[in-house]
Amino acid sequence: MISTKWALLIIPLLAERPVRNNEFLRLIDGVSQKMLTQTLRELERYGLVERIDYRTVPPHVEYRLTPIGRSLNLVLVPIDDWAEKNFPKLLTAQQDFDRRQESEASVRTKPL
Amino acid sequence: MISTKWALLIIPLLAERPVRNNEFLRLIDGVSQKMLTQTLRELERYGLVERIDYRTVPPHVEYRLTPIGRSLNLVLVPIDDWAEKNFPKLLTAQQDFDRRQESEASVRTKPL
DNA sequence: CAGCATCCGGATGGATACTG
DNA sequence: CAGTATCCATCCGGATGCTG
Repeated sequence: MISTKWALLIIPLLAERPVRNNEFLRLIDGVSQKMLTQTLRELERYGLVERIDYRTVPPHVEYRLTPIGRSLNLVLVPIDDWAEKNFPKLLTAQQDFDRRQESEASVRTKPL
Repeated sequence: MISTKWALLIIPLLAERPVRNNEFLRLIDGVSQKMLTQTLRELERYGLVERIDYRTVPPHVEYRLTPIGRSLNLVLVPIDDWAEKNFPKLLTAQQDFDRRQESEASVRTKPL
């Protein structure tokens, strides 16, 4: 359920405050309208997010975390912290790994 | 990084003990050899998982968590707990949601 | 046993145009 | 503003066959 590209970005945002459709599009880099709606519907479906339509013109819709959604966010916070803390390590590990792969590739490519 | 279909299933398994390729295939329902290798390589790439090749015949390869991987698992445990605890709620929420969708659909379909 | 290479259908997701 | 609908290229991932 959270093993999806955008859910882990949406939920922490909603933990701060209610967010509107266009705000998401601005705040989450790279998400398309389609994927945003799809993910929000999914989260709504599981009762994690509540969609509030003020039925005004022009439309005003906001999304909030439900109590269950909030309880999920609580266990997600440590992951954010972990990610922030370990990001540099992950990056260098990745670069090292890729460098190793490259050198092996060149061995296979130029066996002379 | 963990927003991928199999990573969240692989890591907790490795937290228990080292696991071999075929064990994964047996223990993780639905994973294919291709996806398993792909995910393991990815985790290895970030330095979360270590691949140990005993260089025997027949081959014996095992995967372990690195210290960083272990620290990640630590923050993942609460998610597992959360999931187990809230699964019933999520399920009924989902069913309710789907039922609501259905009734709305029938309104749109037969407007007489 | 571990895992790579290839093929291939179906799902995914972006772009665009449109609606209330 | 908040979406839906459609089109369509891309990618994902399963199945199969093969290798050391």
